[in-house]
Order: sequence, then structure tokens, then C-alpha cells
Amino acid sequence: MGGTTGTTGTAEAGDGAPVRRRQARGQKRIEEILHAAAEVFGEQGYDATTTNAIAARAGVSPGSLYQFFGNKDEVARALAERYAARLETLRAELGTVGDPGDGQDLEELAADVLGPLVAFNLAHPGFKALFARTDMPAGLRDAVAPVQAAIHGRVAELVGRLLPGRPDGEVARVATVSIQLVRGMIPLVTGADDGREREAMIAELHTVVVSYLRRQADLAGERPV
Amino acid sequence: MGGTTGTTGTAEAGDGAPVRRRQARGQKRIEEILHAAAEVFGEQGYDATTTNAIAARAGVSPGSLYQFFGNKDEVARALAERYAARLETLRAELGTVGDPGDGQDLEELAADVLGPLVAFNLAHPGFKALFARTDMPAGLRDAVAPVQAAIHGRVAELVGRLLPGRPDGEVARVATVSIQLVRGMIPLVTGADDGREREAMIAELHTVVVSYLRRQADLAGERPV
DNA sequence: CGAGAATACGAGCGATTACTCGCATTGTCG
DNA sequence: CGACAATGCGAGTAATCGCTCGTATTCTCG
Repeated sequence: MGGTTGTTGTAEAGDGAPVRRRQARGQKRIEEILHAAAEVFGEQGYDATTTNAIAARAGVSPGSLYQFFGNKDEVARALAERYAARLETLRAELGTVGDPGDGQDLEELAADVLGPLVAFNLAHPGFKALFARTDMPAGLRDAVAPVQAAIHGRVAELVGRLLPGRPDGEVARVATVSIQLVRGMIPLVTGADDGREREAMIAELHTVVVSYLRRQADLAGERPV
Repeated sequence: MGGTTGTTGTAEAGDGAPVRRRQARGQKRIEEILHAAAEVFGEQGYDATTTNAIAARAGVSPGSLYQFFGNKDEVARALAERYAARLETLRAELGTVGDPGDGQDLEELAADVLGPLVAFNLAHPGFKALFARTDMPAGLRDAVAPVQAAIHGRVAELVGRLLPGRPDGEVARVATVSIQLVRGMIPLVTGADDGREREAMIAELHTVVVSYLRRQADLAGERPV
């Protein structure tokens, strides 16, 4: 039944399967649809967003949307992958962060990571609709799982350098918690109506992450407070 | 809109409005329906839960459900109020917590509050479906808003004692962040498949909250690390 | 140009869901 | 008992939504 392997409308990798040659017009439509999807997801949330609403926002008929995307989840997946690419760009711009020891270094490291991350979330309101939820419908979860895993890997890499010698399981857990802290705080930041309140929430986000990681680093070094 | 003060199916407070006299049988049905709703909400999440599924789980016809609850949101509201009552009981059992100074006291205070709170969440899986989400559909948000406000008030009370002299706005913000930390961590705790992993996540929850609040207390006392 | 593919449309289909309604049963009270 | 209210049922309704399909237009390329 539902065996259609429609990866964003590309051709199946078979032998005689017709390769769909995408025109420039089609690529532009895809961009417009994803842009609209990001907007509506950000405004209404994933569940409440209808595919017809995305199409309407993009100035496109429902049929056109389904020419490029097999279903609603695929729109989410494509959008998630697009976000992942931009995040990767962000990370590349950071360059190689020096191996953190503790103390002041940690705050700088956190600022270097959290600053752009907050800016990214403010610039892309649809991002949190796909990533900042704790309970997701199965389709959405599957769609964003690969990107989630990639993010976790990146964070675990940083945490591993912060906590050298810790077993992998603990490093992974600290990474999971750190990500969750950010995911939980982002809505408080983006949802702030007042500019000053937003700045205050951003400061709280830094405080939360830094104080947690510092405590972990202290535990690692057996250095009591 | 929505001025219906439907407190679990009681009569409207008007003059000639017919007062619905509830029979013992009806009260029992209400309990069964709310119990079923808690189960299904916990398993499927709020959006994915259908009213017919709740009725079926309760062994009741859809018509019977709608005799006691005007709509899906009212079921959620009644369930939320029921949870609020149990939480209030929990808080009462804690007794008056001594005014916390800092250091060890903070850890004890956190353990006294977080321990029962985690146990409550594990015992009532439907709770997080109503409260632990950051993006809620409008109907659900309105339904649980009063209970959310009550919880915030309680936490702000504790935070106020922890951070004496802080302006109300800052106390409220620290309370909001603290609640969000717990809300974000709860799914990691309840979602742990392994018992050891769950214990570890509970420990992380304590670490997160304590290290954040300790940092806030230190900032208040101008006592650098 | 001409043929085939890609793009575009939008009415509408099938499935789902919150909720209703007519009617049967059970409880309450004089 | 008899009248009325509360409870109970479940097929049915109206609306929504993801998605399809027949058809028309535009592009590509020989």
C-alpha cells in the first residue's frame, strides 16, 4: 500500500524508473512551499497546520504541493533538513572551538554556541515547532529523528571535551539534558512579548546551561563547591 | 467568548436555570471517564486522543461522555483541576518548609519538592500530556491556564523565600524558568525505558534545578563562586 | 514547430472526528 | 405506582483534512 518512496519528489533509484528532471520553476516552488510551511508551522504548530493552509500561504494549489511532497510529514522532513543545513553552516562559522577547561572558558563557550542558536530561533520561528516539542506525533518524530540525532552528536562532541574521561553513556546523557534545557527555554525566549523580558530570558538560558555544565565539570574533577 | 463556567458539569449559576441533581451513578461515571481520559491522554497525547476513544476506554457510549462534559476541552479542564487538587494535597503533606538560606538547605528543599513531584508524574502519566507541553492548542491552553497559574504562584512563593529582596518580576521569572526546567525534564524521566537510566535522569533533574537556583541565590547574595 | 515531460490547478473523494438526537432504561420522590 | 429527571445508548450528522485526479498550461529539446 503506502510503499511510495518519495524522497522530496526525486526519482526512485531503480533501473528503468523515469528520472524526474526538475525545472527551475519547480525548485522555486519548493522553496516557496517550505518558506510558507515554516511560517504556518511557527504560527499554528504542526498538528494544527493543514496542508491546504501551507499551499494557500505559498500562493499555490493543494495539487501543486502534492506534486513536490508526498505527504505532510515529507514537508516537515524537508524543512527539518533545510534547518539542519543552516545549522551546520552556523557551526562551521564558529570554527573549531578550543578545548574547554573550566571556569571562564565554559561561559565563553556557552555564549559562542547559545548566542547564534538563539538568533537562529528568532530568525526561524518554524524551527521550534519541529524541534522544541517533547511529545510529537509519530510521523513528525520520524521525520525529524535524523536531524535530532545529528544535533545530539554535535553536542555530545562538545560535552565530551568538557568532561574528559567520562563514560560515553554519561556524556550522551549530559548532551541530552543540555539539548532539552535549550529546547525548553527557547519558547520562553521567543514567546516574550517585551524586548527586555526577552533579554532577561536569554540571560536565564545562559545561566541555566552554564550552571548545569559547570556543576557537571566540577563533579568530574572531584572539585567540591 | 466561552463564558460557560462548566465546573465538571454543574448547573449554571443563573436564576431560573434548572439545577442538575447528580446521582451517585453519574458521579461514578465522571470518575471513570476522567480516569480513562488520563490514560489515553498519556498514551496518545492530547491532539491524537479522540473523545470516542476516551468513551470506549471508559466503557461508555459517546453520548454518555457528552452528557457530563460539553466538549473535549472540558474533559481536559476537569482532569487538570483534579490533578491540581491532588498536587495541593501533596503540598499540604510537605508542611511548611523552613525558610531556606543556601547551600545544603537548598538541596534538601529541592529534594523535598522534586521527589514527590517525580513520583506524582510517574503515577499519573496523563499529567504531562496536559502540562509538560510548550506549544498547546488554544483550547487546551485555556483549559489548563488557571491550574498553571496556581502552580506558578506556589513556586514563586518558594522562590521568593529563597531570594529575599528580589523584585517581584525577577522572582516570577525565576519561578517560570524553574517550572520550565521541570516540565522539560519530566519527559526524559518518564520516557526512560531502563530503570537505571530513569534514576540517572532523576539525578540530572535535581542537578539542573539545584545548580540553577544556587546560582541565583549566589547572585542575590553577591557571593561569587 | 511538435512531442513529451514538468508544472499547475481546484473541485472533490474518502476517511476521520467532535458532537447530536431520538429513544430506552434506571433512579428519585411524593 | 406514577411522573419526572438523570442516565445511557449508538447510529448518524456536519465539518474538516489529507490527498487524488482529470485536465489545462508551460517548459525543454530535438
